[in-house]
Amino acid sequence: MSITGRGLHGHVLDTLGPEITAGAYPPGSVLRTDELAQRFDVSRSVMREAVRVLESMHLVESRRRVGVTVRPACDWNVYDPQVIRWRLAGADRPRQLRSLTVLRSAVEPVAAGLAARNATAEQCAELTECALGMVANSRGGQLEGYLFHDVAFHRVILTASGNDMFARLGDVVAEVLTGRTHHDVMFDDPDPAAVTLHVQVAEAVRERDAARAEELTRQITVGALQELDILAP
Amino acid sequence: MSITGRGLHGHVLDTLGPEITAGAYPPGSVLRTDELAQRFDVSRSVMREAVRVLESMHLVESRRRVGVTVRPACDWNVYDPQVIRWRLAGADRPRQLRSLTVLRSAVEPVAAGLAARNATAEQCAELTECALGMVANSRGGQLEGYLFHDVAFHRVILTASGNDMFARLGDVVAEVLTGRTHHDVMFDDPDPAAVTLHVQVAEAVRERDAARAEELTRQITVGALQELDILAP
DNA sequence: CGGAACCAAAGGTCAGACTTATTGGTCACA
DNA sequence: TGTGACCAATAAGTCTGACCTTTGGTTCCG
Repeated sequence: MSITGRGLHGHVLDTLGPEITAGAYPPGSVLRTDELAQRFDVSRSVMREAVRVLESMHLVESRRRVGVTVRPACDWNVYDPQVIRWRLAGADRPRQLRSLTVLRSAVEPVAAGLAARNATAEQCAELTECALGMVANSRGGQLEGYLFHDVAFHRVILTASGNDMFARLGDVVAEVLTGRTHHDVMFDDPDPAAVTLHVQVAEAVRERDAARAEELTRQITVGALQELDILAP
Repeated sequence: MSITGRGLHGHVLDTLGPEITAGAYPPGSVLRTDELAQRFDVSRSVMREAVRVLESMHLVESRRRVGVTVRPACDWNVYDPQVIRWRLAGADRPRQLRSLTVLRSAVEPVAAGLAARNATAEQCAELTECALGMVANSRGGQLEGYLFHDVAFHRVILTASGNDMFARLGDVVAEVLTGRTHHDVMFDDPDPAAVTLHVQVAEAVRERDAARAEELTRQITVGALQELDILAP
């Protein structure tokens, strides 16, 4: 699952990261490197490497004579995929899912509009293929198959936008969609209207109709917001 | 400037990070921890900590018997403020500035809409104050004063949205605005139309008019896109 | 009561030895 | 000749223990 699994310091992070992001230590709490090393039964070197990573994520701050202090949530690098995974695994998963869905609702329509202008012929083909895959898996409880194509679809859109900041949100969207299917609101079969919208977006991109691609994607994200009871009156 | 200045490993990062993000090492290049430690005249422990940080940013991957391999740009954590700073300092600064501005154009209007619904009375006051500050500094080449209030304005909007993912983009917007003023396109005085739009956004938020706040902010971001010759026909 | 000197605590750095996984080559066997 | 198993070289991973540096608190003196 997590890439940090490599090495001892990764194991430490797999425990300490979720603890911090879950709010187990209030902001300002002080941890001592030696104590942590003892707790996880690793050497100080390994513990220091773990602390450095947490520090680069702005989860903690290390200062001489003081120790490793936990930073308030507003300082965290909430776009770090690792941090996102930790937060999604924690108690405030619903809240995190809402934040990410709102982000999606802002980014994806614009990305779709750009994709309509920049997508290669190959990407257009991929998009159509994904949309067809969604249609094929939209009935009879084939949730996994549907999810697979749904994730691929949105990844292609974000990549085809040609904006590297958008492209990097592919993982985020994947997490949101996967989370929705596996844990949260997801009825037996996906909303037929959503399926149709995806097909139409693929169509609009293929026909280079940026305005239509953007508007249709906006409708998709509105649906996603409604699923989470995030109203937009 | 950079927070990594603390410690020896920070100094290593200040050199190695920009090198990698500038593309000095093609993807797949292999670096050896020992050689790097020798080059920077630091111990292996310090070098390892630096590598761990680069690894957490997905700039490199460390594997046994192989070394530290540089990852392709598409893998980088481009939302890490540190990575953003490094890329903005490098050769493809214009490209990075465009990416970020497009991201702004997607996020800020939605954030403004949310701010109109969620902003506290205090935040509304701050917003108005910032807008007035922009007006006061909009003539006579008071670029620094204008920039200060401009940055503050957008930070308040993003924070007041109530979405922590949006709030975290405050630093990004600050970098973009600062970069625009100090290095790139910026005429003697800011566009009067933009100044007016900011005042109107503050007004709309104060009056809880989400749709208007969103639309006005969209006009602001369109202006930002046009400044960088990113057309939207 | 205030400031300067002192001290201890905690992280920062270093050097060296040892461990372990991975890779690429070699050699034997089919 | 091809293919499998084995082995050795390699570079990261880990641990230990020593020493340095900064800094917050305490104490003592004016």
